[in-house]
Amino acid sequence: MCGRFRVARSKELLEAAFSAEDALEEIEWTPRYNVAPAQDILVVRQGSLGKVRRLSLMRWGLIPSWAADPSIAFKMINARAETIAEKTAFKEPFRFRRCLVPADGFYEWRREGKQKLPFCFSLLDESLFAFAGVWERWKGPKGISIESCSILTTASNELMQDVHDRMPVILPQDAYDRWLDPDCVSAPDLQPLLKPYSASAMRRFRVSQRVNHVKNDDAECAAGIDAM
DNA sequence: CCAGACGTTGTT
DNA sequence: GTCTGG
DNA sequence: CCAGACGTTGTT
DNA sequence: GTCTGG
Repeated sequence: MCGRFRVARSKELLEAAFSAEDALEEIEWTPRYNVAPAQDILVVRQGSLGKVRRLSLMRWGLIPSWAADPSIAFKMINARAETIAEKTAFKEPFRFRRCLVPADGFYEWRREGKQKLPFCFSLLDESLFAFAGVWERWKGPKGISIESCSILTTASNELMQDVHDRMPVILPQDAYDRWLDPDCVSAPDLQPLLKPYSASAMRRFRVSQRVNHVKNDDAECAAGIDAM
């Protein structure tokens, strides 16, 4: 699965990499090394008109539009790619509200007794990539409106197997257009994009247990340590 | 028709 | 809101 | 995901 | 054990 990740890049760099604009120039963003559920994260969406891509901040953990209160989001940080087209909470977001979630690494833990040992997974060249995401808008009382999102998961590849049997869906660049196209509403056209990323294009390394604590959000979280 | 669920992961 | 179960 | 809290009443 | 907060 995916419950913590890294986006250690500036907003300007993300805008350039995804040809996405923060149209209103109102997003405040600093490079992040330890992003956790319920926090605001950057996503890339695309409109029908002119296919313009925009950068937005939204809460990680999807709140279905019909939810009585936002607490359900704690269980909705991921969506299974295999069933996303059928599940009530994700069906509509999957058809009509897909997004990219920029990242440059993610963390997974291996339990050893009482210890939780974190690994960082990234691309071989440490380049930027994108998780497949879906989003939703929730309207609460008093005119409160919250946009939130989930990151899709799939079976893990060989590199991850002994840490976890699930991994986030990483989209290759040539899949961005179709995933973001609001005019594509066909599950059979989309589902093939949702497969485990090539293990040979990724690397993994142990990181400090500092990353376990959400409040630690600095480069040290992503620094490799020798232990395997 | 109404009532009730609607989710994932990991662990047992 | 929408779907499933009864 | 992990860490940390997890309760009520009445009084100040 | 289970839920919430980050």
